[in-house]
Amino acid sequence: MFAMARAATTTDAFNAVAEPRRRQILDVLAGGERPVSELVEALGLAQPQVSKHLRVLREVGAVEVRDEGRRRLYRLNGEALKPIHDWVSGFERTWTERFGLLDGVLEDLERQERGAGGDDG
Amino acid sequence: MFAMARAATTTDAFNAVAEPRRRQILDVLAGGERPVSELVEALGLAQPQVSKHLRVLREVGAVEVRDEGRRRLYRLNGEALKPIHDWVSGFERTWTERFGLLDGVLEDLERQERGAGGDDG
DNA sequence: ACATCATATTCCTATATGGGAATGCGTCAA
DNA sequence: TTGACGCATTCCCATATAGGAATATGATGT
Repeated sequence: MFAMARAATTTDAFNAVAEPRRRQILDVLAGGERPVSELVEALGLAQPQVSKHLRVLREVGAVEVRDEGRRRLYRLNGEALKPIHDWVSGFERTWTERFGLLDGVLEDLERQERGAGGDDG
Repeated sequence: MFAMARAATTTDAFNAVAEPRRRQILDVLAGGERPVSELVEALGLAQPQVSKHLRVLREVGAVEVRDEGRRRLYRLNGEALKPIHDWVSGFERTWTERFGLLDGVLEDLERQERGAGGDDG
């Protein structure tokens, strides 16, 4: 009954930013509050699609809205991206040369332990 | 003719890690090289699905393989995640208190400029 | 050659999008 | 009130998965 082809995009920030356009929107909003029309212009996308992307970003908390007359001003809420930052940061050492060397050593050790008699406690 | 419902998952790291299971795989591999069987056990997922996820991760360069007898040892290649780290890092200031304050000021300034006579250049 | 283990691939299916087009709706100007 | 403007929502459709099941491929042991 349940197939769940893919986690709903609205589920978490990871999925939300998997879409290039949405990242682009956040990039623009990093420059400050913007009405939808400006985002439409900046992205060169149709207005409805932009609104739809904004909705997804809103649902994961990456953006917030404020009504101003007939316009809606969107602004970034970067904190919603923190989980992503926290997660990838855990891998930062692997591409940082200095730590990369250390990791090499650690992995060698680990390999030896798993290979030899590494079934302690 | 072209609908392109969503960028192919194999396109970039962002899409690859949008899937929780794949993040989990990378987390396990962060502990060192592992044969598929161990990943299957660690994830509690069927073997074919794990192999499929590994394929995606391979295609974006997040993991590399090494044949050892009838087993295939996968290892992490964190460098493929650097683009993600670079991108989110650009937003780090927005949730870091110290910078958050500064951003507030900058945004106020920006709002004023755009509000007043900001159509120069 | 044959059985078995470890993985990868293929087929099938329900579901989740993303864009395009049309439409709904609240706000502001006359 | 009427009309235009700014945005959100809905309908439609092609496409991309993710998982389940079955099968193919490769290496190892006897």
